Amino acid sequence: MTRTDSAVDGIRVAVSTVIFSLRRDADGRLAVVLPLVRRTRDPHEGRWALPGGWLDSTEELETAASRTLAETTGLAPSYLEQLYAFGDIGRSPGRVVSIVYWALLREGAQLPADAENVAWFDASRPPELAFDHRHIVEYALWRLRNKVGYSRIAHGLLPDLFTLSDLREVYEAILERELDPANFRRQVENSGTLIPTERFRTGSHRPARLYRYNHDVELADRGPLPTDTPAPPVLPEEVTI
Amino acid sequence: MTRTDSAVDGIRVAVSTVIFSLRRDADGRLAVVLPLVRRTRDPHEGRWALPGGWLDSTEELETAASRTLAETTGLAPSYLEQLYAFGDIGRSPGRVVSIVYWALLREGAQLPADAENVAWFDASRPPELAFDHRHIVEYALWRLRNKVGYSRIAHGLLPDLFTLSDLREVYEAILERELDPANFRRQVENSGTLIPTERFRTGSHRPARLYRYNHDVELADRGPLPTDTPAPPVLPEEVTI
DNA sequence: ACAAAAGTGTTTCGGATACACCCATGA
DNA sequence: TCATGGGTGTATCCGAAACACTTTTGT
Repeated sequence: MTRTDSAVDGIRVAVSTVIFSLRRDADGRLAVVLPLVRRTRDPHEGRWALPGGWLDSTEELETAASRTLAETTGLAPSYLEQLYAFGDIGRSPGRVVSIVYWALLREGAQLPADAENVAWFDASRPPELAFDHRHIVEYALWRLRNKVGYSRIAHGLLPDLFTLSDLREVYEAILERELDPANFRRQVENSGTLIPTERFRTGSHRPARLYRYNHDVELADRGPLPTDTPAPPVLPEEVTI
Repeated sequence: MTRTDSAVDGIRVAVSTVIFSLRRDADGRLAVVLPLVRRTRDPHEGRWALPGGWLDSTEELETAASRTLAETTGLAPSYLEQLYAFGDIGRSPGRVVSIVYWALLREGAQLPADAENVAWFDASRPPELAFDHRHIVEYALWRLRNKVGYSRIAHGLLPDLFTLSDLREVYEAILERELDPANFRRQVENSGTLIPTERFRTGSHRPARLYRYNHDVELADRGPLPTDTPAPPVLPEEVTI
């Protein structure tokens, strides 16, 4: 409480993001995947790591997370939420506090053609990672699995129009277990989060009705969102989806 | 991604803690209270604020939270968990990222006799606070209320031995609504988190059995806990209660 | 016609709730 | 003995789960 400036101690603030999306594997099964970047310098040169960078003092935390995400994937997330602040001594040379975010990308997001040193990995079985990033990925995945149970977050992984089977597949991929189609249908229909359209997806067996996400319903609590002014309490802003 | 050190930008890292405890008011009702400190310097001189201070580069985040807590209340928390990292531009002069923790103190905790500029306040109706601390307190209270619904966190507010009525009162104080004593009893008895003792609390009407918390059961998930070594994944440590 | 996914109906089960009722003590 | 909180029993409700069944398409 006696110091007035921690900068003299050389504490550095970084921002990283765990980005989840979905990919269909050779067997046709959906799986949760995340993009990782290969480090091109020490420490941990050559290892895969979460996309991230240093926080700019003129940049909001969430903006920094979006920026690093855009720099590596070229895409905008459909959902972005702060995960945790990791600041253990020894997690990195020097003292680095990483404000980590987690994000969702809609299914089928592509890396830019010129993306180098970036690749998708199975979120459940990542390769050996730099720093404490494996720990971070595990926690982010836990949060995703947890949150899918009490929020509509799964919609953040789907395109605008989707069938109930699409949505169920997302849940199954995240939870890694099968769900009863009949009961799943009733649950989401009763939740009021879906708007049925008059369009159908054809091509195999009986056509399935296409649904659209009801934006009147919050996708999920994203935590305490930024205040515009320091003093007064502020209600949550709208989710950018 | 081009800079290598944010310290040159003067980003400062602070740690603050929202500490909850219980106090019985004049009507004999339990209420959630939190200690605040009066600021003795600018900015916001004279206003009440959360206890906190600058992070030392040789100090773990959680240690810093415990330290500031001890410095103001002289007591050790029964529960401590990271809440959120607040880093909005404009929340404070200069750029300050505050890693905020929240903590529980056992009922009846006393401030040291020499504590100055520290006082307890009703958590639901705090006074005008410095910085964005009102926003932070509201979020911490939301988290407490939320977590009490799916964890055994309420025990962190009680002493070693307590009656079921004591525990129910804690829930009622946090949730601000009355609970059915009969159903409450069954729920906690079936949860396996309580160990009945052969001691009873006497003094009014029928004596009530005293219970003890079963430490084999996790009090609550505290998030991704510190890793001892940077590389390998580490399972959650034991909660210090 | 048949396979397979889309979609509906129905039964069962378990936990949460409401509330009636008995028990043990202090005053 | 009576008021009061401690503690038990039980009926009811509601949503989740299990699963039989009908519908609609492609092949």
